Amino acid sequence: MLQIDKMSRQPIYEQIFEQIERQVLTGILKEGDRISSVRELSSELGINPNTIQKAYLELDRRGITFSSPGLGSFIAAGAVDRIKNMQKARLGELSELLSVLKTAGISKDEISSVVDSVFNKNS
Amino acid sequence: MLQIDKMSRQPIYEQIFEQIERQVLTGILKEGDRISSVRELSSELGINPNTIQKAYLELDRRGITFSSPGLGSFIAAGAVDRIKNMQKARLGELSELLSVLKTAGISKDEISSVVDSVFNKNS
Amino acid sequence: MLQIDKMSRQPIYEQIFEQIERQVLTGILKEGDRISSVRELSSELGINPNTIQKAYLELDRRGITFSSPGLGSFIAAGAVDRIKNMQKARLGELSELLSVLKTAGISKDEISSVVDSVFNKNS
Amino acid sequence: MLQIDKMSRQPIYEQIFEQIERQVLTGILKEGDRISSVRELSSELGINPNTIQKAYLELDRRGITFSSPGLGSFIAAGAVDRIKNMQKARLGELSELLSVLKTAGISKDEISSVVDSVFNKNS
DNA sequence: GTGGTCTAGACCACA
DNA sequence: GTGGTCTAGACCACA
Repeated sequence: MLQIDKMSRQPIYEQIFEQIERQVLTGILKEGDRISSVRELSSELGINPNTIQKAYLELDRRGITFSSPGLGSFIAAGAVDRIKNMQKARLGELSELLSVLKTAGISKDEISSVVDSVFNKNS
Repeated sequence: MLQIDKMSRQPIYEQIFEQIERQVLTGILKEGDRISSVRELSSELGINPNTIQKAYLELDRRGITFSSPGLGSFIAAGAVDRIKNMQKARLGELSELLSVLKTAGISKDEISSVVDSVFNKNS
Repeated sequence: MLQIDKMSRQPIYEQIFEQIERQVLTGILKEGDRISSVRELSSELGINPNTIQKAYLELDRRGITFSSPGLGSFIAAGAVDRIKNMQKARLGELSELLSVLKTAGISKDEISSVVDSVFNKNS
Repeated sequence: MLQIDKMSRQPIYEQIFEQIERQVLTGILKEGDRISSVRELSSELGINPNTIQKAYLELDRRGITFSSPGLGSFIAAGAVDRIKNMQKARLGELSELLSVLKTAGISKDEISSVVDSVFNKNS
């Protein structure tokens, strides 16, 4: 079940998109699994079907799901790897963010302690 | 002089806003300095004056500049500290980004090498 | 036995239809041969019987098969010629595709080498 | 001006999309040119703005155009090359089509005369 | 004015 | 039933 915040500045279709990606990544959804149909999710969440479809189209486009009219939408083979690869591309953001924090006067030690806390917790 | 990328997904007023902030932070603009008027910057950059105005209003709102009708806009006293404090608030983004990268299979060593490269370069 | 790709953008009924046509053309299916019943093929392929039915109706409509209620569906006399004639009609697609490739900067020599490779191989 | 066939089996947004691509390829639209706004084209063609936007989104996604809210949509730098490269990918279709025509009993000479007629005409 | 997002609801081909 | 396309029209941030 997805959590949608209609008041968020982040578009609803992006929220749906990201949460399904996260469920694939965490194993809640596995390759081959069928995800809710456009209509099902629409009535569950109280969101217009077009908005759901926009999220599903983006998932299809990225090769995370594939859709068969009449059958539904399914998690594609290799979806997990594809998501991970796209997320690795975010390594560039890290340098940029670190530069900002350095300029703001945050010490390397403070950064390191954040890195430690993220990489040493069990999850 | 500012560099505006009209093709960017980032709103133009945000680009203007951030670049002026950066110039304050790096000392190009000092407290008390006068910045270009809305009309000057508008014709220099070929950008709609309303867009410049929006960026300037946001700078005023955050206490980075103050405007005197008829005289222009000036960098406020304490602007540098105010900017640094707001940027420190971005420390929260770091944890979130690190979690994503960890999930994507990036090792703590890889992260550490990025941290080192940012904190050991002279700039 | 037919190979169905449920992920394909091509409708399943078209895949069934085309593969049976190909089997007629290559002699795997001969005039007078009985093809699997709708129910047999449906359970073999794990495909909705309505979808099989739609493919079979189209084969009947084009005079490639004929169906006798209670007996099954059979390859019609003259099926091979009928298929060949319909495929000749695709000669028009060739001009269109060649125009696109020409505009894309592909040389006549490159085209000719593809033509050679197709027409000189044994199959 | 675009020619839309509402009765066509090809989706309207694809017709719009392809015709704009063709205009870029033939030089009617040049890099940096502004194309009609969503609303303009919508009222010119009598097509719903959402349908126009879907075509424009696809153009953006392929890097053929870029859109700036408030300014409009423009032909991107390198658009022509990008279109040509995507069309070169259609070379694979050529082999497939030629195989079909060969099987249908069309001679290599007939194919060659079509190739000649396309590559020797001035356009 | 301009593109981006969203709702409400229709119709279609396909399964 | 299911996804795909389309219409009609609203509201928003941005320029």
